Amino acid sequence: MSEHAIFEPVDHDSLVDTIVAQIEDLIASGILKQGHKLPSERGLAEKLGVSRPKLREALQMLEDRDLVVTRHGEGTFVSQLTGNAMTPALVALYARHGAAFFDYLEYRRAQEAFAARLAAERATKADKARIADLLATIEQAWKNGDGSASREADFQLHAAIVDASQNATLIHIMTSIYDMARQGVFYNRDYLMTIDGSGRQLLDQHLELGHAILENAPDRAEKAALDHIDFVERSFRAGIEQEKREAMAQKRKILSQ
Amino acid sequence: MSEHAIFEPVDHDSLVDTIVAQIEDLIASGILKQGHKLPSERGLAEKLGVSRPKLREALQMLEDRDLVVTRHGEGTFVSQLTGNAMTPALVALYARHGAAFFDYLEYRRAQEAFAARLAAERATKADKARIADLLATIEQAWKNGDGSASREADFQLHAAIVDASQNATLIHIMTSIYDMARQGVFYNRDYLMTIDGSGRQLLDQHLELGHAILENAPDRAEKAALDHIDFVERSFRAGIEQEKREAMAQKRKILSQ
DNA sequence: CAAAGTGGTAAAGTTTATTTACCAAGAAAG
DNA sequence: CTTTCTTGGTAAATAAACTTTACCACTTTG
Repeated sequence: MSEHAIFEPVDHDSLVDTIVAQIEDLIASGILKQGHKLPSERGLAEKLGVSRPKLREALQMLEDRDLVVTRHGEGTFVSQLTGNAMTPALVALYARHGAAFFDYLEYRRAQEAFAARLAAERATKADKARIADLLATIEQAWKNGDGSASREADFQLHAAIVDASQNATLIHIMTSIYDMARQGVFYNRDYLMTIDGSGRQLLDQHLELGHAILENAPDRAEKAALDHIDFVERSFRAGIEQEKREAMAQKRKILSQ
Repeated sequence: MSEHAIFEPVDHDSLVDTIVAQIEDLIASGILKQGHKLPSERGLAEKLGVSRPKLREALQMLEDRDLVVTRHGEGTFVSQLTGNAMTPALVALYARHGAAFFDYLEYRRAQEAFAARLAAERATKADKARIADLLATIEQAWKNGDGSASREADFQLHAAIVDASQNATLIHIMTSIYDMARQGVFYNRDYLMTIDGSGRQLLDQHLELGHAILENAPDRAEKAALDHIDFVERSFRAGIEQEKREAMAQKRKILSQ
């Protein structure tokens, strides 16, 4: 090896490059999430220990890379990061074909089990506090018979579990899927009531999943996640059968009048 | 987590820090070996793409850390890096006590097998070219009956194999041991001739070891290294026995005159 | 012994980064 | 709806970091 090959030009980053790298790391690792508002330029420059003009250069680069968006007089925000996990065409397909929905459940089943296992292994104290709070919220909402609050806490619990997995890719993809689920893209949550009118089973499943994670039990957490998704699948199959029966009965009623 | 904890002061290295890090990496990885003369300051500054004053600052830091030494009018050299693998007192002990020598062989046996295995897995094309050259040199030296050249190529082959292991710690430690072996610190190489007068077995062992590495055969390389060290051990035991017999015969001759 | 190559030192110039000041847009408060 | 405050946006002056240039002293080579 010639000596020239041993010594390469020094790769000395400019201050701007270093700032960009640091902020990108926060985004890539999922610590800075989409929509998050960054501190003001003056505040952030102070926190980073750099000058405001240089911070602005870095933010400009990040904006050019579609990672942040700045609005005059409002602030700087982390951009919409997750492309939708599925294209609109695929979402429409799901709406048209019930069988596709079960493919989605199969995928989610694997992902949720994976996330539950990782969460049980890796959850931080902050993660656990958040999960414990959400379990309490879910239980209270159930006692209050507040379906809306219960549903929202349900989504938040799953989001908290995925966050606790500490796996950025999983977090990004599942966040997109949860956002779509929240908007009712996949299914009507009322189906859950088909075989669990009181919602007690759903509550127990969430509590078991949460406690398994709080108690660092990966195998138990994985099983709880799988049981939960299997329950959701059974509920939906029953819901779809019930709707078919009701549709047939309605048609018969029309014909007999 | 408070936002202040999310954003930490930017860790922006100075140019000097970056130069120091790059040269330290070369030393730590074994690419720059002790005693190696670096390019002139003017040449190195050009290769690194930095100014000479800044390079000098970096070299001063490296000298403060005892990694390089500069001599006015002569150049800059990588410092003596490996403390001797053994203290002078231990070396003297080896010289006094033959049994300790076999401890050394036992240690070397394990290290050489490890190195041979890694080398068979990791050798670069340059490593292989170097090893192939040395095998040819060893064979030619044997054919020429040139014991001195054969001995030197022997050391170089073992050094090349350890380099090919790409393990910096192994390289550093074994380099120190080979340097001592070269200086006859451990044993008299003539012992090798006790059961291998023509040196043919030694040659075959070196060729087998080298070819195993060139052909990416880790198990074969490891076995060849072990066989080689075992042969060396047998030779030395035989050599010691022969010396004892000759010493006794000499004493008998004196007494019978 | 002289020339060339090396390390050693320092001043002037350039580039990068910081500090300071001010303008404009939008949100919040009254 | 107006005023105030907070934010982003722009720019000039200053300081720090780095480069360029020049020269001195020591060692090696021819």
